[in-house]
Amino acid sequence: MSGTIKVLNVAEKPSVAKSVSGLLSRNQGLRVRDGRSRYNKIFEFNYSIRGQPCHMLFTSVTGHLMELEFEDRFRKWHSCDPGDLYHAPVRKSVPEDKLDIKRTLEEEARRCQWLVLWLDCDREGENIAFEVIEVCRAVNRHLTIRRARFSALIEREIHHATQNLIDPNQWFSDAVDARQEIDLRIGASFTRFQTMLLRDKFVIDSATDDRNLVLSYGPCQFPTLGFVVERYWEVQSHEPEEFWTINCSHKSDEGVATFNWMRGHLFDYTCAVIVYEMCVQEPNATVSKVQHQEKLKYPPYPLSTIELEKRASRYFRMSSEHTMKVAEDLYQAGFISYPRTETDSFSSRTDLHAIVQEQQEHPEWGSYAQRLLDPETGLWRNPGSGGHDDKAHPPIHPTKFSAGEHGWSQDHRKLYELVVRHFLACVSQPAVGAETIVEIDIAGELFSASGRMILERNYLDVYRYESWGASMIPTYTVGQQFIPTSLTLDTGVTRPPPLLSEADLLSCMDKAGIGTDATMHDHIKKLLDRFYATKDS
DNA sequence: GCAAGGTC
Repeated sequence: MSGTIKVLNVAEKPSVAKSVSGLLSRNQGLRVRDGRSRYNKIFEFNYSIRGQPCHMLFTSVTGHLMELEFEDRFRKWHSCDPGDLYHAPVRKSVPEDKLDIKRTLEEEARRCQWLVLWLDCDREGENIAFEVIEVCRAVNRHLTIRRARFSALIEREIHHATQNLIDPNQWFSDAVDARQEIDLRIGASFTRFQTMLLRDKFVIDSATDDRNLVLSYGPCQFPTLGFVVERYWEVQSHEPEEFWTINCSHKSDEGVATFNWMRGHLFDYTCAVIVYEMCVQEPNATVSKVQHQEKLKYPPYPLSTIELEKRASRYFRMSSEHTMKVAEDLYQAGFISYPRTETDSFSSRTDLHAIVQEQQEHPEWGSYAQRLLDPETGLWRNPGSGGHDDKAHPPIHPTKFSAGEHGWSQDHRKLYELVVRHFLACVSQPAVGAETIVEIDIAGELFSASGRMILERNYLDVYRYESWGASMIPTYTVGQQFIPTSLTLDTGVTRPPPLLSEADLLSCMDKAGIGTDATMHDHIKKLLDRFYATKDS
């Protein structure tokens, strides 16, 4: 008969160690104690894995435990030719600021028989798992090593993962080792090379000491800069072109309708004049089509990291880097869920009503939350799905009510408000509009005008960042004839596209797969820090 | 003085 065995469990971050411990122990007999590191607590409880009684110790790392570096003699910039960095020896080791976590792992691993790895189920997580294995095995050769595979912090799934442990996957981890080595060698060698070659070729118009100027290169920052430059070139090379268009308006007792030429515009002046003359000679307009249709404007999908960054940039002009810093504060204080997530759909197990209920007392959006919960209003709608799921975190949503805290800056308030309003919008009905499109025929040329009436605002009532304009046009019937109030030949000039906005840049990076949701803002900030690009108001 | 990834 085997007695109780001691199992060391390690998660990628403190929050996961805490939730998994809570779920497995059902908060019965759960104890917490400090480890060597301030943030990484150790949870203890009893559990049974496939009939085997276990004393569980549950702690965490904070992301990667180790870093890849060149050996000392290659660290100084002038110690070698940059080209030597492609074959200079590298080694992986635990940096100074992670030594306390390493010590905790060593101390606990010595006393345990099993090591169970609870790192995120992605490549980086697999690699961190092997870092933890290396540290623990060095002090305890006899450890039995297993991996928990889980994709959500839900009781049923966590129990299942514990009862069905698997082997860690060396191949996934090796892929990350290769990525790290390639990034380091290319980044370091090319940064040194081009900095030493080119630093005197630039005059940086800035108060900063340009002796510290570094012309870095990296496989994320460089393509990111590429998007900015590409757009800049497009703007520079734009040659304005003149075009002509025919505009028509009609004023009646009910108001004014503005009709747009369905050809859009012509670049050939002669053609435009000929068509215009035809219309002027025979200006009688006949209504050829009247179309009424109901249009829905849908609320946004549940909030992912990239969407949060894009919207904070558009609505508040907040940089993505600052947004993530503020979001991290709100997360740490328990007001919003984990802010680094690709997921934009809620699991059917999430208690969405409970999240709305919490917000009922808020002076500004509380009454909207109450309307949502009242079935009579019919305002509730199960949220849509954006089609992404990182299988680790839910979309960003409020986790605790607040009407504003003392330590909060304006930006903390704005971001919390955005997360709450976005969530309330997600579970609301779309806005409903009645659109009318009227087409007329003047001398064989077609023109159209449209109007919109808002029938129900629904989610727009809470999501004040979006608007849907209403415009009235007079009533027309098919076959009706009238003489336009004005019929003009107007000219315009093509304009270059605007410079890239931060929200556009995030979209470009997202589409091209540059960086991860947790690092995109870093790459953008790097371009600014390096004076590669600047941001205007 | 260098990369990008993880997270606090």
